[in-house]
Amino acid sequence: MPRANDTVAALLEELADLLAVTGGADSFKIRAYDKAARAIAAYHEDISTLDAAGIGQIPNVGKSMTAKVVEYLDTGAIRTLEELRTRIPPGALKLMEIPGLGPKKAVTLTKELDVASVDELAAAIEAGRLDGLPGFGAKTADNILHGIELLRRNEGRVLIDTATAVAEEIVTALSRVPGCESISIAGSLRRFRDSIGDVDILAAAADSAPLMAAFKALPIASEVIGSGPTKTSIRTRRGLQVDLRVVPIEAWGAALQYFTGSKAHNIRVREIAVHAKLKLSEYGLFDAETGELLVSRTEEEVYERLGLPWIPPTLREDRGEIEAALRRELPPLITEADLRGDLHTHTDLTDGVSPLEKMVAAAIDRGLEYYAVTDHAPNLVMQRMTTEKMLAQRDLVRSLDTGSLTLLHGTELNIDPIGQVDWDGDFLAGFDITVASVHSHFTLPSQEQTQRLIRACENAYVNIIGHPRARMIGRRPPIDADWDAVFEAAAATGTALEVNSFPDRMDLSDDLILRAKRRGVKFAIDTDAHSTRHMRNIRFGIGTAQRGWLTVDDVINAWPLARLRAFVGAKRP
DNA sequence: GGGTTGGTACCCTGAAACGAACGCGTTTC
Repeated sequence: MPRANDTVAALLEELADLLAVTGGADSFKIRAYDKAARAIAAYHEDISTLDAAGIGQIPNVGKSMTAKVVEYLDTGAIRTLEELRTRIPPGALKLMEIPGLGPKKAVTLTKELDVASVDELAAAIEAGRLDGLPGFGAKTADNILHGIELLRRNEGRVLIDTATAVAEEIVTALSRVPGCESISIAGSLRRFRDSIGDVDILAAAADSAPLMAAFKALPIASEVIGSGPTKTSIRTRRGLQVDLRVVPIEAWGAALQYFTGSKAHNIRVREIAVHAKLKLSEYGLFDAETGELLVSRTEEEVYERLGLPWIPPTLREDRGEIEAALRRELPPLITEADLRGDLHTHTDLTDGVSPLEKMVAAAIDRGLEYYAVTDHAPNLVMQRMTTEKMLAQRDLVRSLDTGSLTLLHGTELNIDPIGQVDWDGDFLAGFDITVASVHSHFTLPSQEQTQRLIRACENAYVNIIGHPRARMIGRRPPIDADWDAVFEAAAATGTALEVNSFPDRMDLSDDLILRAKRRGVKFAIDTDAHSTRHMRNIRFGIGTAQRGWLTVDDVINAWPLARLRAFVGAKRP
């Protein structure tokens, strides 16, 4: 089951959205709901284990919020929310999911055009029904259609953390079913793709019936799409399809290999089998002539019989891994255990929700050797950072006794449209390390975007370019730039590029990591954590880095601190 | 609505980009 924290946070967010739509609340009240939702989602304790006093301890959760949380825990619903839902035009919230469409326009559209879904709105615009509607010109119509296209491109796909949570819940539940001999996540989720269309789960049992029955009876299953002895598909309440396949344990390896994919990788592996007069299927590796089963028990056996070492799932995309495997030159991929530090994190001094001490304690729990605090710099005005606050934080960072963990004081700078950052060199020299990121001007022409990133790389005090593509999966496309030119500048100047682990960023993406690595770029795999809860996201960054073939030598925060300091020092005058 | 400060009053991202409309509302970071 999802944590009650996540459920309640979603309800409070919905409340905030509904308040925005009705216009029945001032902006501060709306923001109060948003802030409370974020704080509850990020809170380290499970709220269902807390009493009212405990819930009231959560930052930004006061009397009114506590009452609503308690009401939900007691009754499973929040009356205020239920009432609001009945007063809002149906579909208005759905329309707000379109990037570029806020509460005001969404309400106007539902009322004036009588549309209740994204599809109906698209049809209405195509039919010219927007013409003459005050506040909606030709350009707005275009923008809405473009937003709808963005939304549809990601339709049916979910972020990797959502898919992971669903998959792990199901694996845990089914592994307890009597007769379940083995169970694993397969498919694109096992390969750590950055968005997931459906979840594939493979189990082994002599009799599949109990597993299939348990799967269909899961609380998370809102619809059974199809069901048979080898495969059952369900849909979750949120519309995510989950497929369960059950095979005999003897076929486990062949089946896991087959259902992990990718399709392109499997085609290449099968070609190798055919050339060797073998036949590979989800049931095993067979002699093509006699039909005799050769191996099928483990993935390692299957690959080995084909003359290949076991290939990590994150590499299985037919991007050269077969050739590398044949040459026995698969890269020693970086793992979470290799990371010695995190170089991009926030605290509640800016938009984080956990205080410095809590973040540091969580870093120690992760077993890190060093940890950079990189709160936002002043030019991102909404964060209300000042030079004085930054210096005060530095004093605090320097004064904390953290045992074996070395704290680094850093900042996340803002790259302005021409590539400048918040402070001059004299002040920047006081930081141990800096990240610089694009937070605005996402639609500049490619040439300007390229120049701005190159200029940021050329800054002697910029060590890491944070989330370089600045995309938000499903909400904002990546910025347009000549990436090869950026990679050359990063490599030449000794500037690392970030692999941001946040599930909606996953930035750089695997394809660009591969390209950048070929040009000699170094990387930093960071959480960008705004809460202690976000530390776990590092696994998604690691998965992405593996998909980009990264090894310890490529990743500056997998290096000993002395080597990292030398990397920073080499760039400075 | 939450939080701080002072004991009830006050503050809380602010600004840029964009487009529709010509001074302004909406959306986004």
